[in-house]
This record gives sequence, structure tokens and C-alpha cells, in this order.
Amino acid sequence: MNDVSAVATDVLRSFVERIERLEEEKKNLSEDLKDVYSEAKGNGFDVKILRKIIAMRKMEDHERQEQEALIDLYASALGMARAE
Amino acid sequence: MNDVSAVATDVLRSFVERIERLEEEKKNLSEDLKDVYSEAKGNGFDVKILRKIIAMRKMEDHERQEQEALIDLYASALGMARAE
Amino acid sequence: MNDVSAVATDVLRSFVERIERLEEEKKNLSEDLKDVYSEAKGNGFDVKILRKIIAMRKMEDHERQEQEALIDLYASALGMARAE
Amino acid sequence: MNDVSAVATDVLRSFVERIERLEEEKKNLSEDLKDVYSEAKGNGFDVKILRKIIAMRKMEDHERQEQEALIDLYASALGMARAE
DNA sequence: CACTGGAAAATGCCGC
DNA sequence: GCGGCATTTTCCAGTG
Repeated sequence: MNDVSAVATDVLRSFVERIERLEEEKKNLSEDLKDVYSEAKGNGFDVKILRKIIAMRKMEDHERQEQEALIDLYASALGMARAE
Repeated sequence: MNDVSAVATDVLRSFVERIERLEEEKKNLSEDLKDVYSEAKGNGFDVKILRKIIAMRKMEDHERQEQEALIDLYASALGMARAE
Repeated sequence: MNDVSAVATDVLRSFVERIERLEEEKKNLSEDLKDVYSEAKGNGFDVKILRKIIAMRKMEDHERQEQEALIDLYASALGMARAE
Repeated sequence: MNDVSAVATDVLRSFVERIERLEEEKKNLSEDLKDVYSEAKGNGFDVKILRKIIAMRKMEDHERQEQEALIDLYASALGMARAE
């Protein structure tokens, strides 16, 4: 194997390692999340409802951003119409 | 509000915060991952293939072989030529 | 509301309806597809593999071969044994 | 090839055909959708905004269903029988 | 012609 | 163990 591909191989290997490292961390966080839900369950909370609450809070956030985006969108659409 | 439900509310709030915190961290890692793939792309690697490689490494060898075998089986039943 | 915008409103409404109609039909087809896969599963077929087969058939031969070649290249650079 | 696998092959082939047929139909609908959006654009509508409107109508629908689901969820968590 | 955002598909997880 | 749901990942069309 020549030097060029040897270098590329090293770079590839490095990317693969970084990716696998990050995915490992993500997996750990997923497990932490599962644990927190379990703990909540152990404290008498209904996990399904808890998830729903989290989802709704996320959605409200998202919704707010959507509204903003829509306003921007209309604004630019009207701006473009005027420009032409 | 009585003491009992006040306590429950606090506990609930605490769970929600922990969950949202963890989800935030996961989201950050996902962005980091995206960045690494971008960087790899910038270095001339094919992201799609890279993802496939990562997936293959995740899979155990025998598992992968079983899957390949099944694909071959179905493919040959359908008269498909497989790439060598 | 004046005539011009009344007309535009009607036209808009008509587009929205046509779009939603088409999306509804698409959704129905997606459900049909799910059903067929379920039925295949009930007949002993491995759905995951079946999906892979369908994907392979969609891909042109040379395209598939190029992809396989790249995977081999990356895999061998990483010292991964490929299933034969 | 013996009779058993010959039969299985036929069944497999039949599933593959049904799936590909359905996917073909879906693809056609996607193209129809694209055409409608194009036509709307030709009539002076902003496609991006149009898509947003469609999405919002879908979301409002979805939202309503979510609310219903949440009520059911709380009701069942509290052990309340809901009217059927 | 690469990039972004949005649609579609696939995977994994949960309760039953 | 299976089906349904939610999340994640992949794909693709439109845009600059």
C-alpha cells in the first residue's frame, strides 16, 4: 500500500473512531433517559403521560418557532412580490 | 395546594428537567455527529458509504453473514444476479 | 371582499383540496403496503430482508456494483472481513 | 428445485410484484402532487407558503387528535371508564 | 452542483 | 411475541 492510501486509511480510521465514540455517548444518554423514566415510574408517575408532557412542551416550543417562521415567510413573500 | 401535592409537583418538575436536560445533550451529540460526517465529506469520503460501514461494524459477524445469506436466498429465488 | 381576491380564494381552496386529496390517496397506499408486508411476514418471509430485496431491485446494476465496490474499499482499509 | 421451494418462490415473487405495484402507484401520486404544486405556482401562489398551509391544516387535525388522546390517557390513568 | 429542508422509510421500544 | 407508536435515519427535490 502506498503512502497516499496509507494516509487516507488513517484519516478514515480516525473518522470512524470519532463517529463510534459519539454514538457510544448518545447510546449512554439514551440509557440514562430510560433510567430516569424508570425512576419516575418508581415514584408513582405514569410514564406514558410523562412522555406526553415532555412531547407537548417540545411541541409548544416548536410551534412558537413555526409561527415565527411563518411570519418571516409571509414577510419575505410580500417583499419579493413588491420587488418584482 | 396541600403539602403532598406540592411535593409531588416538585418531584415531577425535577423529572421533567432531568429528562429535558438529557435530551438536550443527545441533540448536541447528534449535531456533533453531523459535523463529523460533514468533515469527512470535506475530506473526500462518501458519507453514505461511511454510514453503511459504521452500520456493518455495529453488526456482529455471524449476524451479518446470516443476513447476507438470506438476501442471497431471496435474490436467487427471484433470479437476480448479485454483484460479486 | 372584492371579486379578484374572492376568485383567488376559490382557486387557493381548490388547490388545497386537490393536494389533500392526493395526500390522502398516498396515505392509503402506504397502509396497503404495510398490509402486504404483514401478510408476507405471516407467510414466513423476513420483512427486513424483503425490503432490502425491493431496494436492490430498484437500484440499477452498475450503480449497485459501484456501491459494493466502495464498501469493499472502505472495509478493507479498516481491516474488516467481508461476508462471502 | 423441489416443489416446496418452488411454491415459496412463487409466493415470494407474488409479494414482490404486489409491493412494486403499490410503490409504483405511490410514485405516480407523488408526481401528481408535484404537478399540482407547479400549477399553483403558475397561478401565482407561493409554493413554500402553500406547503406551510397544508402542513398547518394537518397539524391542527393532529393536534385535535392529540388532545383527545391525552384526555383518554389521563382518564384511563385515573381509572375512569370513558363513554364508548 | 452542493446544501438545506422536508418527505419517506427503517429501526427500536413499548405495552398487550 | 406481535403490532403500533415514536424516534431516528435516509432520501430527494428545490434553491442559490
